[in-house]
Amino acid sequence: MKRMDASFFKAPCIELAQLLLGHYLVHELPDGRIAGRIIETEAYQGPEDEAAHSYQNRRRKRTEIMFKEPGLAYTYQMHTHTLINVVAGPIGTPHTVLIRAVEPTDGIEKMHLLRGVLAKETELTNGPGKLTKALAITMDYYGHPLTERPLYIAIGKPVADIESSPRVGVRNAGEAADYPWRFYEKDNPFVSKFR
DNA sequence: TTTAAGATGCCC
DNA sequence: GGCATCTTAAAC
Repeated sequence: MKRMDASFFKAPCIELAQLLLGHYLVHELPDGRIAGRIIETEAYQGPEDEAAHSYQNRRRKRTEIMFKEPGLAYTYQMHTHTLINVVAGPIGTPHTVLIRAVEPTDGIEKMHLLRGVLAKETELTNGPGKLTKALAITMDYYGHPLTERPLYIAIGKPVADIESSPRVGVRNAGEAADYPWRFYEKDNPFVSKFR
């Protein structure tokens, strides 16, 4: 699979969230490749977005990476799960795109093993915590450039039919809770459930 | 040193 | 609806 060029990630956050749809998240393991087509994302616009970890330019240990170059991975722990974001541009602006769901394409059997629960194929990767487990993505990838092996974005085909909605799980974010910054492919059964 | 809270998911 | 169980910051 052809890896994405670093310049791709320079797009503004909200645009990048939509541009990422249709491309692939790939993890090359010693015993094979696991990958999924990105079909759901959320944009987090740093300073002016109350729902973002980097609201008001908060510099925390975990948010430091957001201020660096676009295309790096921002991984963090949510209860028992790891979530993965793509840092968006420009440098110095703490914007990120959360990957919320992918459609499994490679190594589906391996994903079942990694998930460890009896899951229907549509439930294998339909949530941010689920897809990281299915793709064996851990906190070790904090700061990893997503243009490099073994974990990278590969070129697919842009999604034509994009829908948007408020973001999931940010109801306490005041006005920002209603911003329609969640993007997903229309009618795709692998999209996560809204809560 | 202790506590609280969270961009979640599984099980009861 | 409870709870698991990790990271971080802020309280004590």
